[in-house]
Amino acid sequence: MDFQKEIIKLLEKHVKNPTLEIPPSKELGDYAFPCFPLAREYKKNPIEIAQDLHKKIKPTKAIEKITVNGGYLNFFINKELLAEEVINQILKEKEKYGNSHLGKNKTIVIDMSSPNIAKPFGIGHLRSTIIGNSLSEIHKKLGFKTIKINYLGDWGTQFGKLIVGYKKFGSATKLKKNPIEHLLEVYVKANSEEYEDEARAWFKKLELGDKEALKLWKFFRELSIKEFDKIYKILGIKFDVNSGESYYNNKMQSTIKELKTKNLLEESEEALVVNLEKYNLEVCLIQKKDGTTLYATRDITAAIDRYKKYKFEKMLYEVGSEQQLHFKQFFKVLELLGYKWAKNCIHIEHGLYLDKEGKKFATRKGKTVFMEEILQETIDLAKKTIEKKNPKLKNKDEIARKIAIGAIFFGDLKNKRNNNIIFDIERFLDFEGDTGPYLQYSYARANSILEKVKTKKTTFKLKNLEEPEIELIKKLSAFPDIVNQSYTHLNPAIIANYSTELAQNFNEFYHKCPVINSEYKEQRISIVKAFMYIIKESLSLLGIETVQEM
RNA sequence: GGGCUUGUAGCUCAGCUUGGAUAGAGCAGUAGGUUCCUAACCUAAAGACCGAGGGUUCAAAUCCCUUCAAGCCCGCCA
Repeated sequence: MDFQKEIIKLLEKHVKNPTLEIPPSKELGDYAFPCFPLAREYKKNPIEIAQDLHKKIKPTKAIEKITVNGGYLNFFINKELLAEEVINQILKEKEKYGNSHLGKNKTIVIDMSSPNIAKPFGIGHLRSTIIGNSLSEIHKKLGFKTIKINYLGDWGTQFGKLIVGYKKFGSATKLKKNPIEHLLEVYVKANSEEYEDEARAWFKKLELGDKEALKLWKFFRELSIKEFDKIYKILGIKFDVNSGESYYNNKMQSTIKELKTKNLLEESEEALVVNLEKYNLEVCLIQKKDGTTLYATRDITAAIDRYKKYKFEKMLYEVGSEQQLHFKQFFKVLELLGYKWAKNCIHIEHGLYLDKEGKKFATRKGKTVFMEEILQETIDLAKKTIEKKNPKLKNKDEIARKIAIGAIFFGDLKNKRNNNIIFDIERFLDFEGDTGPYLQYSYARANSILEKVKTKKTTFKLKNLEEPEIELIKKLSAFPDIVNQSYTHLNPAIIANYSTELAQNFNEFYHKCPVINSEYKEQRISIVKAFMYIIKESLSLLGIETVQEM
């Protein structure tokens, strides 16, 4: 039973294309039809129109009551009917509630995380990882096949700098002990004008396959990947493809050739560029004057290769908004090359994490925050909180990890993507209110009820519902629509905000509607169960794990 | 100078796509709640001229124009 459709059907007999709204407060009704737009057409005031409609439209089994309030026609639905249908459907479909076949046989490629080799795993890459992962989960729920690609920044002039730095200032023992920190240290030292020419020369050697350069590069790359894997393990994130810019090194000449054949390339200040000035996109640099390539070249090559491989419906690049121009440029170049699928490449931008002064973090200056330290600090605090609140809990370490990760993921995903976020460790460490742990706690509470009472019933009649129960059930019924919205807008925050509201509804229910010692025990258990499926599924769409106890 | 993003309560944010009734949360602060399923919780009151100014409309936080402020980007980095 779709109540909204039912109301629209009733209205359609009298009005063309009616659209419904949700009234601002539940006392006013469950759905409302504003009559103001009809006023001009009918040359009547909206209140009269509403009164006329009210006389013509009679309540049904599903629509219990219809009232007029100013220019609005307000509809009250049959709550028990809604409750019964929603609860029984959720209990039948379980975590599959809200699934669809929208994406059947369609592939979505997600370019995400993509940290730079030999640099610390930055906070910006954390955002990319979290958002990209959630977008993948949302698409999967709607039936898409998703391919998460971790596209490492493992090629480019920076490796020339790194090699110079390591040869001049490096130490094998320091490297072994603390690889990323040491690589960062030598990189910072070499990152000055003094060594620029030398660095470029080394990168050129690398592109040409010089043995020494390749050996060092490989070594740095492996060390970095090992460090990154530690972080991904804590985050609980896996990729479908581990790739990197270096993978396209031997394919780039063919891209350049293709650009030449299609007459897109021109020489400018000894470099090769695609001029995009008539699209207001400046120029896109393809080859430097020393003959080496740039990241636009590599991204174009990678996109073409990925389309060949995956025939994707869409390719999402989860990368910070500071790279917007770059993406606009190389999408345009793909379009100019004649690739129709270029319009299906989407830059999912996110804002920056800024430092406390509201400035961009810069690795150059060396004031880097190390991701592992942040994660560990959050986990430690979660554990301390557990010791205080629930000292007898088993598996404290694993639960502390899940809580800490939940706090970090949720803290990121509840924000609109393009906002900048001031990086403040205190904010990550807050486990109260609108946070991941609040949601996990709600789940654990629900679970604890179920552990104390069992029921064999699988379908339920729901009677004499109280206000908090109705509100909770209405919220549960909104879940499929929420998933669709977050898909349409490519925005996990919609699910994050929904999760908070859902948990708030549950906690109110929890306080006002006792389950175990109640004559409505059976039906309330069914509500608790349904809540658990949906909150767990919501969190899982955000990449957050639930815990049975905390 | 050009392009993009942001500006809503003391603080952090949602709502803007698709205009609609009293602008929603969380934190902090105030007043309450635990012989009862986990108080990482709940309840109540308080807190907002939605950056400013104009316009469109029966109706604007939401659409359009102007303006101010902050952030990011603008050729050989990624």
